Amino acid sequence: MIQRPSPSISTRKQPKQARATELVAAILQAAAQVLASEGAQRFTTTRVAEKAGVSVGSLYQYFPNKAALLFRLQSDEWRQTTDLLCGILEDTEKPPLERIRRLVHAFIRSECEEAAVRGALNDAAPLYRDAPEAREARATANRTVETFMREALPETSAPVRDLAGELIIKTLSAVGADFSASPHTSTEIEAYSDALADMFCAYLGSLRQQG
Amino acid sequence: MIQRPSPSISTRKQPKQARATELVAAILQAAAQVLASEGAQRFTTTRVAEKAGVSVGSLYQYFPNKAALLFRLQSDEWRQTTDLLCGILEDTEKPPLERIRRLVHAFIRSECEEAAVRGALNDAAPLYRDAPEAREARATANRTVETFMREALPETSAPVRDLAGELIIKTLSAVGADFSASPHTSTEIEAYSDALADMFCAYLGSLRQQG
DNA sequence: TGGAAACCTGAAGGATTATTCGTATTTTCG
DNA sequence: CGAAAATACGAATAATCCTTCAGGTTTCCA
Repeated sequence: MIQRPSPSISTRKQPKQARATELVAAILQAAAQVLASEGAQRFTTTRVAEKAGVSVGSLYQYFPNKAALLFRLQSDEWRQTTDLLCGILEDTEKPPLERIRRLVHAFIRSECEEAAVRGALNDAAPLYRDAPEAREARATANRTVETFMREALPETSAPVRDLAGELIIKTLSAVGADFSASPHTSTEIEAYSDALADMFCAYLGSLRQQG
Repeated sequence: MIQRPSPSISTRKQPKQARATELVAAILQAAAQVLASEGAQRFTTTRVAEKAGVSVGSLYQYFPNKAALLFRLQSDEWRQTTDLLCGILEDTEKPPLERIRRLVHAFIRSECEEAAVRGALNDAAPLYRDAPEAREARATANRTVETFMREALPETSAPVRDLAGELIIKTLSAVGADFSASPHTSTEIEAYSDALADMFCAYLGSLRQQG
C-alpha cells in the first residue's frame, strides 16, 4: 500500500478505442458514486471497479493509482466551479457588488448540491493534494479575480487589493466547504449566502472609501 | 480494522496510580509528535506507543481505539483555543471592534504556531468527527459569541445578529485552518490577520448602521 | 484473412493496520 | 509478608487494501 502521498500523478495509456473511452467514463462515474455513498474511507479501487462493472486491472490501465483517480475527480469539479465563477465575475454588464453577490449564491448553492462528493473529496485530500498538477490550476482563477478586483477597487493600491482578493476567495471556498459539510434547507442556504455576500460587500465598500 | 467512524468514543479505565497517569501523558505527547512529524496517514497506534516508549496494549488500556486518541488531542486543542478566544471577547474594557481585531490576530497566530498538529488533525477528522462528545463542546463558545454580539450590535435584530456571529466564527476557523495549511512568514501572518479583521469590522459596521 | 495492437480479466502478492488477550510485572494494603 | 488489584507487555489475529502480471479477448488494418 502506498502510504506517502504519491509524489507525482504520472499519466498512463490514453484510451484509443471507443470501448476504452466508455470504460474510463464508467469508472469516473462509479468513482463519484462510491465516493458519495461510501465516503472517502471506503473509497477503494476494487469497489470502484466493481461498481463500474469492470475489473480492477482495467482501472489501473488508465489510472496509475488511486490518487490519480481522486485527483481527476477533484480536477473536474474544480474546472467546473472555476468556469461558473469566472463567468459571473467577467459579466461587466452588472456592477461589481452585484456580481459578488451572485458569485456567493452560485458557489454556495453548487457546493451544497454535490455536498456528498465534495465532502468526501475533501476528506481524501491528503491522498492527492501534493500533486504538482494541482498548482497550475489555481493560477487561472487567481488572474480572473485580480482583474475583477482591479475593476471593483480602481483606487486601491495593488498589494492591498490582491490581499483582499485572496482573502475573499479563500473565505468563500473554506466557508463553503465547511457549510456544505452539514445539511441545510434551501432557506438557510439563501440566508447564509446573503450574509456572506453582505460581509464581502461591506469589506469592499470600506476598502473603496479609505483607498 | 475499523473503517466506519466509531459510533461512540466510549471511555476506558481511568489511571489510578502515578505510573499510569504518566503513561497517559507520555502517550498524548507522543501522539502529538507522531501526528506532527508523520502526518495523519501514518498516525498509527503502534507508532504512537513506540514513540512513547510503551506497549500498544498499554495504550489500549486507556484509549478504547485510535479515534479516541485523536479526539482527545482535538479536544485539548479546542479547549485551549476556546479559552483564549473567550478571554479576549469578554474583556469589556476594550471596544468591541478592537476585541475582534485582537481575536483574529490571536487565533491566526495560534493556528500557525501549531500548524503541523492542527493540519494533521484536520486530515484525520473523518476518523473522529462524528463523535457525539464533540457537539457539546461548541455550545460554550457559541454562548460567548452571542453575548459579545449582543454588546457589539445592540440595535440589530437577534436573528440577523446570531447569523452574523455564526458566520464570523465559521469564517475565522475555516480560513484559519486553510491559511495555516501552508507556511507563512510572520509578516504575512500579520498582514493576513489585519485584512481578515478589516473584513469583520467592516461587516459589523455595516450591520450597525442599517439596523 | 491474419497478425498486431489494444484491451480486459481477476487471482495472487506484498504490505499495513487496529485491536485482543494470555501472561508477566509492579503496586497497594490488610 | 502475601494476595489481590492495577498495570504493562507484545506476539498473534483478522481484516483490508493497493497494485501487478500472465494470459485471454476484441478490434483494427494491411
